[in-house]
Amino acid sequence: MPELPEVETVRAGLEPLIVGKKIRHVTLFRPDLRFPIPKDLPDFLAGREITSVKRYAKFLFFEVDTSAYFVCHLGMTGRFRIEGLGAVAGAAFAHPVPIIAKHDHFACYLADGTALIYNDVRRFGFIEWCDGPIEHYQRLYRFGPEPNSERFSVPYMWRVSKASIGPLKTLLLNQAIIAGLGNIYVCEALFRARLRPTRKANTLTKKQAGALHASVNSVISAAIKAGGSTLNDFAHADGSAGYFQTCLNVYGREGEPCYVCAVPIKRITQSGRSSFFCTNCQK
DNA sequence: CGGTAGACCTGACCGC
DNA sequence: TGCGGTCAGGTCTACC
Repeated sequence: MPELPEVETVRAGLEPLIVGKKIRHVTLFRPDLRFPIPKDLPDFLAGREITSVKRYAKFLFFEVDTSAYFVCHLGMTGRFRIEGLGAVAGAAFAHPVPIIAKHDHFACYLADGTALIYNDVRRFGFIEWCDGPIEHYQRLYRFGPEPNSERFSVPYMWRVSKASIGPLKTLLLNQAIIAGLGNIYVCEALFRARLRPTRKANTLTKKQAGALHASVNSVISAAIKAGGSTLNDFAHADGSAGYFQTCLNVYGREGEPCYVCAVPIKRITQSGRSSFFCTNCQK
C-alpha cells in the first residue's frame, strides 16, 4: 500500500518510540510473508539495541548496534504499531504477551515492556536482515535514485525518458529508474506535469522531461509534508486515513470533474493497474 | 536485453 | 443474506 511518503511517515513516527531501546525477545507468529522471515532472525536480534530507523524508497531499515539491520517492506497492507505491554519495571521477562490482533506476524519485545508489532493482511510485505551497511542489502542493488536526490536530476530524467519505448506510467513505476513511486504518486505527478500516462516516454520534449522531473519531486515532498503533520498516528500511514488524500487531483476520482478544467477524470487500465488522468489537461 | 503478463494473498464492495 | 466478480497504493519471476 504505502509509497515513499507513507513509509517515511511510518519511519518518522516509529523512530522516537524505539531508538535507544534494547530488544529483549523476538517472536514470529507467521513467518510466511512475501518472502519467509528468516528463522534465525529472533536469535540475530535478541540482546541488540535499535540504534536508528532509516528508509530507502519503500524499504525500512531498523539499525541494530550501529552495524546491522532488519529490513522491512510493507507491501500493500503492512503496518507497524507499538503495544504497551504493561510490564512491571524490573520484573524478569517470562513469556511473550499473546498475539493481540489477526494478521500479526512479527513482534519485537523491547526492554521497556513495549513491543513493536508487524501486521500485514495480504502478506505482500516482508522482513529480512542485513548484516552490514544498507548498500549491501541485496534487493536495493538495482534500485534507481529517489526523488529529490542529487542523482535524480533533470538530465537524468531526460536521458531515461529518451531510452524508454514504453508509456510514462511504466517508466515512473519502474523502481530501477526512480525508487519510491507507486501508482498514486505516478498518476499525480503526471497530472502535475500535464502528461498522459499512456504517452510514450521517448516522445517527450526536453521541456516536458523537465516538467516531469519537477512534478515528481514536488508531489513527493508535498505528500511527505502532509504525512509529517500527523506523525503521532503513524499506524494509519497507508494513506487510508486521509492526509495527502485530500490533495489528490486525479487518483480515485474517475468521473469526477478535473479541478482545473471540470472535464471528468478518466480511468484506464495499463498492464493490469488503474491510471487516472484528465483527457483535457494531459497530453 | 527491455518490456509485459502472471503470481503471490486477503478483504471490501457492488450488483444480482 | 448470500454469491460471484472486481478491485486494492508492490515486487519478483518467467517468458516473449
